[in-house]
Amino acid sequence: MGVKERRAREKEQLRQQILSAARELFVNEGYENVSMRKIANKIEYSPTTIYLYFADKADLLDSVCKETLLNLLNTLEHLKSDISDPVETLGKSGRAYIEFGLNYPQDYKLTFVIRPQYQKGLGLDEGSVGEKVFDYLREMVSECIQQGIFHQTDVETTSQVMWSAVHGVTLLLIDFPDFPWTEKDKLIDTVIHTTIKGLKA
Amino acid sequence: MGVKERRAREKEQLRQQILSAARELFVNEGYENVSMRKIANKIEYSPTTIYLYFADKADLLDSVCKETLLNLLNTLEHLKSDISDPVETLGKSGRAYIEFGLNYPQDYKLTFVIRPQYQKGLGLDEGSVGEKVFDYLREMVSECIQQGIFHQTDVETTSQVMWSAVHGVTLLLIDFPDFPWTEKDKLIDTVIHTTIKGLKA
DNA sequence: GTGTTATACTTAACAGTGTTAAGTTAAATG
DNA sequence: CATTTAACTTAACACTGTTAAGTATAACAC
Repeated sequence: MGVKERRAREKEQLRQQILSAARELFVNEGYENVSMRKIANKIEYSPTTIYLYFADKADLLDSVCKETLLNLLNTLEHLKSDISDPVETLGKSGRAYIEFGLNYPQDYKLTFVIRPQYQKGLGLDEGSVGEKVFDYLREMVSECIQQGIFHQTDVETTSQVMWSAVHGVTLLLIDFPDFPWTEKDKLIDTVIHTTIKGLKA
Repeated sequence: MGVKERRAREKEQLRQQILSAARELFVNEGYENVSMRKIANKIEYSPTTIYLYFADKADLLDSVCKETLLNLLNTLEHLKSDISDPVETLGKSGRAYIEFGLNYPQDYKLTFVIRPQYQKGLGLDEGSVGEKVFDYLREMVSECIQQGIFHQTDVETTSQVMWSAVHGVTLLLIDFPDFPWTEKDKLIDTVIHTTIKGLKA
């Protein structure tokens, strides 16, 4: 009875093929400039085949973004090691978040800007990968509060402030590359340190 | 010789008509979901007429965004009155900026997110309205630094940090309306106060 | 091994898109 | 009144996302 399993494996393989073709095109040419036909051409299948694996173009985007969030989460999890200095860890996490966005600017925009436009149901639902990323942030912040380093006792608000700061600078740097920014690393560091300092007791 | 002037006036009138029809549709239905034909229908002209007034759809978006930036600038200029307490003014300006974004979320996104995607030449060029908005921010910050309230002496970096914070929270609130945000006003205030506190000497 | 069913995929089509080239109408000029 | 010029429209091109119907092939039951 290995037939069904082999078939399922083959199906999954093609699904992944579609997904990675889509990601590559989305990233290189922009979501709006990628047609289902282009994706189909790339994988050498007819356009309609894609619809056997994904509901529509937005669903394809959705799946690509889910992967991106998993990558982001993975990147962040690697930093969680030392709880001794939670502020340092929070700062490093913030930097890692921003750098993730700058290393994969198109993926970041797809996930945090383009997708919300097409998927009103956001994708930060309970149990989602997006929620896990924010949970990670909550944990970091919670540690800082528990150790009495932060003056605010509200984990939620504090986390959201932190997210605002890193999200803001990431998007600005991506969207306005020609703006006369301060030296990039300096700006990033200042954003993080300013926010953390502002949160301290 | 008033003929030419009347003609010019009529042309300008139609240009404005197209522009406001475009804005209304962009805002209500989203840039991607608005076709040139829809705009044309609304103003009861043929689709190609639009091309006599605007180079293409992106140019139309560009013009709409310029108006938005003018509105934003105007909103901010009204707060510049009292220089006695520059930190207070900066805080109020930050709040006004965020509230502008939340009051006209679609306009804000068009200007600061959608447009950069289509117009690689950004629109914060020298002499542009966008630059004037940032100049306003620079002035506020500069005042705070000159009075020795802020510890950083770098106006640029400090302004950019401020911009990151307000831009970040604005976009997050717009893009993820279903996220379990802290009470909105509290979040906004905390973002502003945290950033300002972090910048203080 | 043959007939049947289910699976995977494709072809053709619909209604729509941004944009251009060519054509038309009406107004202003000489 | 004739001619030029400006404003606008019609028709078309090559493309879009998506659906319905059709086709081949592989797996199954007997």
